[in-house]
Amino acid sequence: MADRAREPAGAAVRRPEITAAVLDAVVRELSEVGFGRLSVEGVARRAGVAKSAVYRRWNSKLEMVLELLSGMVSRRISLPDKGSLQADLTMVVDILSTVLEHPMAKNVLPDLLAEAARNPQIETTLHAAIQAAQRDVGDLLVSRAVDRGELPGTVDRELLTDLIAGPLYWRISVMRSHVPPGYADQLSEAIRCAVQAASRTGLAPH
Amino acid sequence: MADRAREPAGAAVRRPEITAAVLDAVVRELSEVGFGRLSVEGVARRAGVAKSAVYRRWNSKLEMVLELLSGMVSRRISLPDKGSLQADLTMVVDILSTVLEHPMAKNVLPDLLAEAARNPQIETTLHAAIQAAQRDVGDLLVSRAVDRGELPGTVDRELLTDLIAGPLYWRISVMRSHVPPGYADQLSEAIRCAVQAASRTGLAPH
Amino acid sequence: MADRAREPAGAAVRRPEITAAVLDAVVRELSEVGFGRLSVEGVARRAGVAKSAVYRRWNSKLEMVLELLSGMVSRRISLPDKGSLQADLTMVVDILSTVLEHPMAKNVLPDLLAEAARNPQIETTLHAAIQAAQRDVGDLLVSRAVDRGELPGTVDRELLTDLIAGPLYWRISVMRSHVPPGYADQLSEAIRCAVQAASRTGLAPH
Amino acid sequence: MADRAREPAGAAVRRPEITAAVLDAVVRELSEVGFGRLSVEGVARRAGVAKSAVYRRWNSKLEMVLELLSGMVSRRISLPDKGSLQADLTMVVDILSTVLEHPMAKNVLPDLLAEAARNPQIETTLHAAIQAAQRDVGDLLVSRAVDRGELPGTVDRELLTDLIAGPLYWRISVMRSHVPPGYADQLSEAIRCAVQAASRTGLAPH
DNA sequence: ATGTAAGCGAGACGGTACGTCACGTCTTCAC
DNA sequence: GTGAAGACGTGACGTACCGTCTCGCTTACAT
Repeated sequence: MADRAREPAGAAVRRPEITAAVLDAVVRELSEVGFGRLSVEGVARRAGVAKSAVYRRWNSKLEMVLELLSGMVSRRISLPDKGSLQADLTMVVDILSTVLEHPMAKNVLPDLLAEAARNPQIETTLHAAIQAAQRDVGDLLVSRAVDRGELPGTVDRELLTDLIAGPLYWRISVMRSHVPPGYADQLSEAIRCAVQAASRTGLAPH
Repeated sequence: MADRAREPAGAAVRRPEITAAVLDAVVRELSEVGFGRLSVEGVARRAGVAKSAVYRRWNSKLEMVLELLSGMVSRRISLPDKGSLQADLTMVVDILSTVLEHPMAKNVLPDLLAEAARNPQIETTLHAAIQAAQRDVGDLLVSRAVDRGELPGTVDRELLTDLIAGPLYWRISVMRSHVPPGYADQLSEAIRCAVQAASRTGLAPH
Repeated sequence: MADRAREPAGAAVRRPEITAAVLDAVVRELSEVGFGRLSVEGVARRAGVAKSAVYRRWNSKLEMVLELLSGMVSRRISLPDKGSLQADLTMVVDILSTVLEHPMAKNVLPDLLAEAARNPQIETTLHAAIQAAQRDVGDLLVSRAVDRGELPGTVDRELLTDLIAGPLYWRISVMRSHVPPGYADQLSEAIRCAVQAASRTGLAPH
Repeated sequence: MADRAREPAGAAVRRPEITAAVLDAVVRELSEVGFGRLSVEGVARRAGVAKSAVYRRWNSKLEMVLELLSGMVSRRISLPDKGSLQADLTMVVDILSTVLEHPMAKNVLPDLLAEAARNPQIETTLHAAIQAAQRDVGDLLVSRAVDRGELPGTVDRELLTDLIAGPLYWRISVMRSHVPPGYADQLSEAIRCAVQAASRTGLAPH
C-alpha cells in the first residue's frame, strides 16, 4: 500500500528530504539567533533550499516553528518502576536533567518561552505539551507511591511537578550552571521529604 | 551651581528628559516585541525622539538594555526576621512571587534570559545580579536558622535557593499560571522539610 | 485510417492540434507583451496546454518564435504589371501600407526588430526575409521601368527600396499615425521623381 | 540664490550623483536587455546603488525611463542656413544619420518604440518629442526654401519629414546597415526633387 | 553680545528580509 | 512516448525597517 496519496494523478510531490532539511535548519537558526531574528530567508539559505520551497510548506515562520514543536513534544518516555518513590524521583530528575542539558533545550526552549509571552499559539502549543508530560509523570509517580504506601492519596501533584521541574530548569536553563554530581540524589531526597511533609499537613490541595 | 557644569566648554548638553523618555520607551518595547525585535529605530519612534539622539547616548541596543538592567537590579530589599525559618521562607516566597508576577518581570525577564544564551554581556550582568541577590537571601535565612538551631551549618545554600526560586519561576514565568492561595505556605513548608532532610543526610554540599 | 499513423512503432505522436494552438498563442502573446516578456509558461497557459508539451517541440522561446517567423515570411506576393512606373509604385505602396497597417505587423514587428538588436539569430532571419522581399520587388519594378524606357539601368535599387519602405514604416509603425487618403499617390509620385533624378545625376550606385 | 529648496529644515537631500548613476545604468541596461527585461534590481546593481535609493526617486521602471526620455529629447539642435534647399537637406540628413548611428539610438530607440506600442505613456512622450523635432526642422527648411523661391508655400511638410526620417531610420535602425559614402547627397537630392514634384502637382496637402 | 561646539530633527543611503509571483527545469504519473 | 500536474531553484517584485551618516537649525556655554 503506497503511503503516498492517490490524489489528482501524475502530481509532483513535496520531497520529504527537503522538509527535513528545512526543519533541521530551523532548529539551528532558532538556537543561534532566536525566534525574533529567525527569518524564512535565513532558514532557506541554511537548508540549501529555495525560499519558495519553504513557503510552499508553511505560510510563516510561526507555522514552521509550531510544526517543529509538535514534532518534538510528541515523543513519549518510558519510566520503569524503580521500586521506591526515592528511586523513581532520582530517575525522573536524571532524565529531566539530561533533557534540559541538551543544547537544543538549553538554547531553543528559553527562546520559545520568551516568544510564548507574546504569541498565544506558541504559548498554547508549548504549555499543552509540557503540562501533558508533567501530568503523565506526576500521575505515574504518585500512583506507584500510593500503592507502595509511601504517600497518601491526598498528595498535591502540582506541587510535586513544580518541585521537580522548577529547580532543574532554574539551575540549568536560567542560571546556565551545571548539575553537580550528587545533586540529583540530594534533590530527589528533598522532593520526597517535601511532598511527604506537604501531604501530611492536611493542607487541602488547592 | 549647575549640576552638569564643568564640561569641556561651550557645549550643549544632553537633555535629560530625552534620556528618560528613551529608557522608558525601551522598557515598553522590550515587553512588547522582545530583545530580538527591539530596535533603536522603534525605541526612538516610540520616545518621540530622533534616532541620532539615541545613538549619541548608546552605541547599540545592547548598551541601552544593559544600562537599563543595571539600574533595575541595584535595588536591595529588606528582609525582617520573622522569628522562624518557616516564617522567613514564607516571606521570601511571597516577595519573590510578587516580583515575578509583575508584568515587567513576566514579559522582559524571559526575553533577557533567552538573549543571555547568545550574549555573554547580558548573561554576565543578569546572572551576577541574580546570584548576588540569591546569596544575600540564602545567607541571611540560613544564618538566622542556624542561630535558632533550626538547621545545622552544613545546609546546602544552593539547593535552598534553587528550591525557592525554581518552583516559583517555573510556575509563574514558564507555565504562566497563577500562584493559588495557600501555595506560598505549602511551598515554604515543603522547602523547610527538604532542606532539613538534606542537611540531615550528611551529604556534603557539593 | 488514422491520419497520424505509420510513425516509428507503437509511438505516441505529437498532436498537431496542440502545435497549432501553441503557435497561435505565441502570436497573441507576442503582440500583447512583446518578445521580452514572452514566456513559454504564458504561451502554454494561453494555449491551454502543459508546459512540457511546448518544451518537447521547441527548446526555447527563441526557437518557437523563429519557427513562427519562418512560416510567416515565406509567402510570396504577386505584383501584376500596371503599365507604368508610377502605377507600379502606387500598387507597391498600397500593398506595403496594408501589410504594415495589419495589427500583427504593427504590434509584433517593432518588437522583433528591437529584439534583433540583441539577438543575432532573430536579426539574421528577419533581415534575410526583408531583404529578399525588397530585392524581388526592386528588381521587378526596375526591370519593367527600364524596359519601358522610364529609367536608365543605372538606377540605385537600394535607394528605391529605402524610399518605398522607409517613409511608410516611419509613418505607420514608428509614428503610429494613419496613412491619409492620397498619401500613396503623393508618395509614389515623389519616389518616381526622386529615383529618376538620382539616376540622371550619374552618381554611381554605391 | 541657493538652487536648493528651503523646505522643512535640516532635511537630507537626494544626492544628484546617485540620480545620475542610476539614469546612466538605465541607459546601459535598456540597450543590453531591453525594456521588457529591464529590472529595477538590475539597474540598482549596475549603478552600485541600493534599490531603495531608486524607489525613492521613481515608483516604477516606467517613470524612470520616462524621466530618462524627457532628459534626452529636450536638447535642441542648431541648424545654420546653408544657402540652398539641397545643402540644408544634406545637413539635416547628415545630422540625423549621426544621431541614429549612435549606439544609444540604435539600441534603445527600437526598444522604446516597441514598448510604445503597448504603453500609452511611453508612446505619448516619445511621439511628442519626435513630432516636435520634426515640425521644427520641417518648418525651418520649408520657410527658408520658400523665401529663396525654391519651393511654393503649398509644400507638404509631413511628406518632407517622412522622406527624410523614413529612409534613414529604415536603413540604419531597421536594416542595421551602414550609410555608405555619398548616400546623404543622393538622398537629399532625391528628397528635393520629390518635394518639388509633389508641390508642383497641386495635390492638396492632406 | 557673539562665536561656536554640541544637541537635535530630518531624512537619504546601503542593506536585509519580507511574502508574492512568474518562470525554466525536472520528475512523476496516467494513458 | 505523450501530455498533465506540479515541485523545485531562481530571481525580481515593491515594501518595510534598520543602522549609519550628513545636513541645517537651535541651544547654551565661554569669551
